[in-house]
Amino acid sequence: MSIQDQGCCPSVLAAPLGAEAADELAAAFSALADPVRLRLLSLVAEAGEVCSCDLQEPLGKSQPTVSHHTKILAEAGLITGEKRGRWVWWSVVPGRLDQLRAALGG
Amino acid sequence: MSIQDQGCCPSVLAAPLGAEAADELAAAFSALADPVRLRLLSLVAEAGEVCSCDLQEPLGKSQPTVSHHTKILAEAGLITGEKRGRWVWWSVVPGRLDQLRAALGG
DNA sequence: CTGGTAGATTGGCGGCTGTCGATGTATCGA
DNA sequence: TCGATACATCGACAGCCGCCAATCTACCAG
Repeated sequence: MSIQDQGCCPSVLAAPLGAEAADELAAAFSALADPVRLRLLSLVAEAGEVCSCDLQEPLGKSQPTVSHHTKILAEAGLITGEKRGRWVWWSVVPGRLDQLRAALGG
Repeated sequence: MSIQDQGCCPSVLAAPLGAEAADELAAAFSALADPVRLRLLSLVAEAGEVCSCDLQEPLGKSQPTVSHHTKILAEAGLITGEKRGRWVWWSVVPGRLDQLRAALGG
């Protein structure tokens, strides 16, 4: 309805969607626009916590590729990594997916 | 193209997400992974029905570019176009966005 | 200190994507 | 029939993306 809505909850159903909000949403959806990242996200979501070494095999990708995808998901705010010793433990960021769900009209 | 032969509701939160479902979802999110398409979608959603000619100016893109984006959104099942005379009227496909929302953990 | 392991970074390759000008196709008014 | 309009398609360009081998950094065990 009004321009103010874009401050809080930019929604695809509220026009005109500001260029700024559109850029940010597009960046978030770009992180989800890859089958490997979606499967990676599902693995992290189900396990609660996973280290990168346990992602490599189920994804069937090389170590640099897995690292590349975890980085993109982390930069999109979808997962977060905590380093413990030699391992990085990944977990989903609570609320971030809900945020994107809301942008689709929830 | 069978969209959801995957049973009911492939979700990012249910691992392991099948390769097939991951491809399908990634394709859908790819359609949303562009700021121009998000703004286009918001314009269609608010207006209920818009012809391509009325999208060109608010988007600030050329006619071929607008046509390109409407095609991608249509192929993703997000909008549908009906030709009336010289014009094509676009409207959002009801339920498709809800389907994607559900995939994010609704 | 040395060797081994987890993960990030770099560099390069092939393919995909957004963009627009030019052109093709369908429709309508005169 | 002729010209104008709305839209799709084509061709080409620049930029981005996914991928892996090689390399670098950080950490731990002995």
